[in-house]
Amino acid sequence: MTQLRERKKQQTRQTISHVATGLFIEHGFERTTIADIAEAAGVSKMTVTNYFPRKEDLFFDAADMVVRWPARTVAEREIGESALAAIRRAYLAATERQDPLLGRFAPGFARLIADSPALRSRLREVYDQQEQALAAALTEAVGPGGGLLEPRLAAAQLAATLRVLMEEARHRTLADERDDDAFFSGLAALAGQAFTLLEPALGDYAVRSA
Amino acid sequence: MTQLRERKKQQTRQTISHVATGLFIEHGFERTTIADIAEAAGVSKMTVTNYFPRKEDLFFDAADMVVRWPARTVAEREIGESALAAIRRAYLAATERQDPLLGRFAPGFARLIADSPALRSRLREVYDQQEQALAAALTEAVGPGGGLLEPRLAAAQLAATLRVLMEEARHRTLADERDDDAFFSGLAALAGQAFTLLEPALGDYAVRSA
DNA sequence: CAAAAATATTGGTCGGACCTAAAAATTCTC
DNA sequence: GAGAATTTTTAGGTCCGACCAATATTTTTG
Repeated sequence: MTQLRERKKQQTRQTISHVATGLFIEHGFERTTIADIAEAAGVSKMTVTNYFPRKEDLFFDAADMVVRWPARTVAEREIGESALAAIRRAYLAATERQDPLLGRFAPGFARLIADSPALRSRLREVYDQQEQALAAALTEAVGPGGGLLEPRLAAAQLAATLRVLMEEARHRTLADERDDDAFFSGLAALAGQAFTLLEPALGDYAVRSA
Repeated sequence: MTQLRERKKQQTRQTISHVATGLFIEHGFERTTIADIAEAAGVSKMTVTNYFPRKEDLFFDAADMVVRWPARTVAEREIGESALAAIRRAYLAATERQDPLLGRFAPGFARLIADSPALRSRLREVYDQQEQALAAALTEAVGPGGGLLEPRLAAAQLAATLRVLMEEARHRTLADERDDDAFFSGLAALAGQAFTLLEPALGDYAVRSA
């Protein structure tokens, strides 16, 4: 089985990530060293670095998902649906299933981010990659016809709205909003208003043709 | 004279910044160490760090201006003028006077940014601070009446547009667009389109009352 | 000019990122 | 299943940016 090796790798990766998260929550991000993590996980420092090239990656392990979902949503939008409508629909669906992707971290996580410049910087990078991926998807969606700047402007506005919503979600989580149902329905209401603001500019942008 | 010391400080600051810029252009950002800069400027490493806490500050010495101008523009908008209109007017005025603030760096600078992850990260931070300052100005402008999220959404959209325009300016500079007149008039045309996109959503947001 | 205040320097520590060579573990091949 | 090939992990080290404490120097003020 060529999968035994793969399973072990995932296992050690998981162990390292888990141990690191525990240490971060316990002592803070900056005050936890890679050496600490390596020792606690029972591996060498270099192994930690091999799995997680930058220290911040130990924290934002699910960043890829956040980066990709808006672009994927646009790429898979239904016939007759605009990019904005697809993203709005996907966002509201995520609130229905109470997806942590929207920024509903554990309070401990939210606090770590708020307290660490390095983590906030990494988060900005994630948002940026999300926007770039979205711009690429929109460029693909509208074809070579439209102006070159339009997809980037549209991506920037969509991503900016998503980012504000995510920051608000983190902020509310920090402010100790405990009831998940209330949290997510509140978020859905905000998102409705936010996306409606974009409607006049983007309501019929990148509508998928039959 | 309490100003002689001040002048000397500005002098050494200027010297360090100038020397650093030369070394960056010559060898690249990451390949230039703070020790190199200190030695070339004839000061100690710690002196460099005192004037420029982070290495990236040696490069983005005028970041404050970029961070503040949109917020200041909104705060000083004319009676009957919306935030969007004020920013559009200020942007077009900047193209008239061919202000480097809009992203018209020397080609060497633009290349350094493109090649350095650390500089791009710092640039993201600048954009973020620009947006936060703008959000604060808008919150101030609309008073306690409006929803809490609206100013942040408006700031995010305005800042996103400015950022795309600035990236485009950097990109065109890199692509060796030499004629300043053509460059800035092209930028003005793009900006016109970009701001017009925001018109339906923000055209009457934060209009200054008499 | 002497005392006080602000600034610069020296000489360190620390930690994250990176590298190389070698050892260990796993998979592939016969 | 043994040995070869490949991949993963380790050990030990360098480099550099960020930071700190104590000292020295310069500037300002009385």
